[in-house]
Amino acid sequence: MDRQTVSRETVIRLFRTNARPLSMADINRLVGAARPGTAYSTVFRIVRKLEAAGLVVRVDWRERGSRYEWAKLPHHHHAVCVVCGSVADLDDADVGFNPDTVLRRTGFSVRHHAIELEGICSGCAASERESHA
Amino acid sequence: MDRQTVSRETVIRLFRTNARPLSMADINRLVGAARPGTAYSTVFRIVRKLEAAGLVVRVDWRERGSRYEWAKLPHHHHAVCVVCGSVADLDDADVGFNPDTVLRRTGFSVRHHAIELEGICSGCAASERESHA
DNA sequence: GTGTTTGCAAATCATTTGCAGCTTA
DNA sequence: TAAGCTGCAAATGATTTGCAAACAC
Repeated sequence: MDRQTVSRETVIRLFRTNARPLSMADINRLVGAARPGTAYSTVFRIVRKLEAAGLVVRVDWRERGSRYEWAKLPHHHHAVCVVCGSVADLDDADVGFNPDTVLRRTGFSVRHHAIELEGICSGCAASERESHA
Repeated sequence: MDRQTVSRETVIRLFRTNARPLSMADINRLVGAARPGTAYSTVFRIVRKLEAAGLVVRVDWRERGSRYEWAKLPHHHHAVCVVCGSVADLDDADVGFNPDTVLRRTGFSVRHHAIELEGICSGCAASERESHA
């Protein structure tokens, strides 16, 4: 069904080599750098297909808009630093999340869950402490 | 600064009487029912002002788009049932979230956090068990 | 060949804004 | 009166689609 085209391989390579969530515009820009002349609609349709195929997952960031990342990364959540913009990956245990807890306490059976954190990374926190000293 | 107008009061009343997160379109439709002829831009600007004033908060739902709800509700998260569409409110303890855990385990200092769950509510789970019996 | 994919332009859809007239304090 | 609203229409910006030509299998 899906054909192996240069554009498709280019997009897949991008996801594989880029650990950070990418916006559609990011992807388009990166593809454009590798293959000038590639249409936005082409990139859009490829990403949409990859998402439908489950190879890529979409994450929604409040202000920063929706982004996409390679689905083969282990399940995790994002902690975005409002100071330096870095993104840390956290797993369920890091945030304390447990679907069984939810089920036991509320009766709700969790199928999917998304946790997005915004705050200050340890590096920036250290810098702040220094400057205040 | 902000003036008390009929449109503004109408929107505020909507938020106060509607516990569910509302999309801009929802709000516009409801305001339109109460006050035919109200412009979408008017509703939009009122909601934007309420958000800026901290009276209303925005929540982002993957597919369903961004929504708004009355900010005076206690801090909570949403569990959307994929079967019946109902929305349950969960607090941090229900999902196990604790900012201190995050800080201790990762060094990340959480300022804001959003948790969105998708799954099956207890009611629908019960119905499913029945129909399979 | 036959069914997909691509580039281009144009349609959508949700948000936002400019502006002149109306309203609230 | 003066600063804020409002309605209307139009600008944005992000997605999404139609279509004929190009391409993969």
